[in-house]
Amino acid sequence: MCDSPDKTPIWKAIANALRSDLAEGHYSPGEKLPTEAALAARFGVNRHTVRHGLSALVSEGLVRTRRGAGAFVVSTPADYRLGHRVRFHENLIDAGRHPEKRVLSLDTRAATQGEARALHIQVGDQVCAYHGLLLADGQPLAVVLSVFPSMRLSGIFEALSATTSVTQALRSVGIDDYTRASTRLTAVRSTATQALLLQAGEGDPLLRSSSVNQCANAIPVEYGRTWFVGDRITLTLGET
Amino acid sequence: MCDSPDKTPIWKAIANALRSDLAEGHYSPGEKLPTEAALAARFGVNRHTVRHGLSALVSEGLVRTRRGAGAFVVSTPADYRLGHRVRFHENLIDAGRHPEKRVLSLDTRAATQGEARALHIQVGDQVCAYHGLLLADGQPLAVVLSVFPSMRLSGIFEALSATTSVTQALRSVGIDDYTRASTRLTAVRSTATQALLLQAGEGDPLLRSSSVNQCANAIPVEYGRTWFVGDRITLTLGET
DNA sequence: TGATACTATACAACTATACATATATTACCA
DNA sequence: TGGTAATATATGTATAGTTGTATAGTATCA
Repeated sequence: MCDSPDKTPIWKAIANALRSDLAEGHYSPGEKLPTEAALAARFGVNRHTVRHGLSALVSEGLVRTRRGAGAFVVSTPADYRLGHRVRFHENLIDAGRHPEKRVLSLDTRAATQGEARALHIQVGDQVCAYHGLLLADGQPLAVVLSVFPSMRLSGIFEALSATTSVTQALRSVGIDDYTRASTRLTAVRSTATQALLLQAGEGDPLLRSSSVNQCANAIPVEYGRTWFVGDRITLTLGET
Repeated sequence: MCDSPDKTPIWKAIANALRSDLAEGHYSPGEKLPTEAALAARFGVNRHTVRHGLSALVSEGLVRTRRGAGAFVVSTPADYRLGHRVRFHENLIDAGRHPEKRVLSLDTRAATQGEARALHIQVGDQVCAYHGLLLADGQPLAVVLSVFPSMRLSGIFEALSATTSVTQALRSVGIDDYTRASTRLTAVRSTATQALLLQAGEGDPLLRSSSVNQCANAIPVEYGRTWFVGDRITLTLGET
């Protein structure tokens, strides 16, 4: 007969559907979700099954319920603009969110092959590697691995130690402005470590971005790889 | 006991008994069969033997079971005409069924690449996206994702908010008539979410239709994607 | 001996229903 | 107008019933 090896429980399917509704911006923060009864009717299931799904969203912190009142959106996935100029803090503040960066590690080491190619340097040249966590409203949004060519940007290590702002660190080593030279996007499944840092489930889909930022005279100054939690972000392409 | 030398297994005898009950019209479409426990008692057998018999009817498409709810008699497949003029309500009423549309979401967003190509607009142009559920006699028949070019049809969002009829909504923004420009059909397996909405099994085959409707002067006004439940529909091609 | 058909039991997942309790809305009255 | 009570609405909780699934056991037959 028809083998269905991986059957998704109904409550999980409901949670997924609602989560993607949130991710697509159908509801804004503070807005009231449909009542449990309405959702039950919409999905054609029992109210308790809806409750099970909702409780998953509640424990993820996306939704809060108030007895007698309803279920309300706590936070929607952030809208993140990808364009010629990409600034993490600006982007999130524009979206009405409170951005935060947390340093996981910062060290100087030799460039790998991929990093060397991206930054137009030699394999083995010294790079300053920044490993950090991006948060929005206290919730982990992405892990980022950023490498800077040390030789080209003398003093970058100290600059990054002093501030979490890439813009500011680059400015203090003489790069007043930088623009996005290239961005590549793919979807991957999270590793156990990433899941832990991002407070997401192991294997949850992540949006992986590899990008190169360059200074005014088209010299690469940063090669960054960012893993966004799929549910918590919507990337917007194009200029604004 | 009844050790008759005829080698029909008990479960098959049960299936036959139920099948002839259905054939004789003891149960009408949508009606709930007795519970497995009741049937087991009636036939004097174990519940699993009844289940074996029922599963045969399910795989024949005569019966559909819902966990926790029971086993229900399925209705006959609806006949759906695909031609130059396709109208959901008209089609089903002609087939003697009671049509119904349910809005799942309605919003305005930027067009994706495929949508832009279908509607002859630019990627990023605003479209009005309608996500809905089509039902026949109360049973889910298809999920539909319909996008309309907002710029070309000013006021379409409000029009769709006011009515579930595409024909009527288009008329209220100045499109008095529209015809089917193209239709493409493929078969896909249902996702968990689709299965949930359609009250079908995850992975069940769906008939996926992508179509473009155009107004009198051959300008695209709607790009729709519809996922029909395979065994609840029969598509009929050709002109009226 | 092994395969097949059925039985027996237990538990998980979902449904159905009822009721308690918190909140929002409305009606009414001073 | 403002306050209060009544009503409706919505979530929280409890209980029982039904289907789905897994495991193990028994009888029969080739």
